Amino acid sequence: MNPARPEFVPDASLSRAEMEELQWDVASAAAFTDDLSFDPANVSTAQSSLVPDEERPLVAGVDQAFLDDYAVSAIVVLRGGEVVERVHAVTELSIPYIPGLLSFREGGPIVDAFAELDCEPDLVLFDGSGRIHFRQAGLATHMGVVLDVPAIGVAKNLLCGRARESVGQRPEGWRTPIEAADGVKPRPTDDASTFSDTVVGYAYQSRQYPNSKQINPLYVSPGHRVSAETTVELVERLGGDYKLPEPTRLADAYADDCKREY
DNA sequence: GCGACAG
DNA sequence: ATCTTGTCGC
Repeated sequence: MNPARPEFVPDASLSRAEMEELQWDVASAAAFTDDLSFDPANVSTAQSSLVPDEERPLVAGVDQAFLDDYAVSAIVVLRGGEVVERVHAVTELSIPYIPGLLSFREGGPIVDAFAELDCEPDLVLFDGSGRIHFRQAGLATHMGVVLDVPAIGVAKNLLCGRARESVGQRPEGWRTPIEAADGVKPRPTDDASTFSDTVVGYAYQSRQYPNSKQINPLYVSPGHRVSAETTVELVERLGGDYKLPEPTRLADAYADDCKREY
C-alpha cells in the first residue's frame, strides 16, 4: 500500500516551522466524520462470526520498537480474530522526538512498512494521537491523510485538550469526552468562537482490575474519515483481554520480536 | 516569562 | 520509546 497523497509524506529535512505548516495542511485535508467502507457493528475480534467475510473489515494495527538510531515499524492486519497479513520495515531515524512533531520522526518509517503491505486495510489503528493534537494533525491524522485510509489514534497519555470528567477510579467501559479547550487549535475552517467545546476524542477505560493497581484509560481520537463517537465504539469492539486493542497489541508484540532478530 | 507536552 | 528483577495480587 502506497501514499495517496505523496505531497504530505513526512519529510524529516523540513524546518520546524515548515513541519508545523504542513500539519495545518494535513489537518485541513482530514475528515473527522464517518466515511467507512463497513458497518462498525460488524467489527469484533471474535474468531467466528455470522457476518460474511466480505462484510468484516480488515483492521490493521501499527506500532514501532526502537534500537539505537533505527525504527522497527510493524503492521498486523486482522479480519475478526484472525491475522491475515503481517509486515515490518527497519528504517534509520533522522530527527529526535519532539512533542507535537511525532509524525515526522515516525511517519517515514511507517510509510516504509505500508509499502510492504499487500492488502488494503479498511481501518488502521496508530499508536499516538489523531485529532487530539495542537494543530489537529497527530500521527494518526497525518498517516490517515497520506494513505487516505480511515484511521484512529490510540494513545496512553493525553497530549492536550481536557477531559470533561476526572479520569480516576473508573469502571471498565467508562468513557468521557476530550474537549479541545485551549490546547487544540482551530483550523481556518473551524468556528473559532465555539471550538473550545469541540469533542476531539475520548478517554476510554478499556481495562480495570478489581483489587489491583489503578489502570490509566486510553486516549482515543479520530485520525481520518471517522468521528470521535465511532472511534470509541470501534476501539471498544476491537478490545480483547488487555488494555490495548488487539490489532495494536499484536503489532506491539511483533515489533518487539522483529527487534530481537535485528 | 512559566508550564505542558503522544512515542 | 528505552534501560530492567523481582514481586504483589488475582
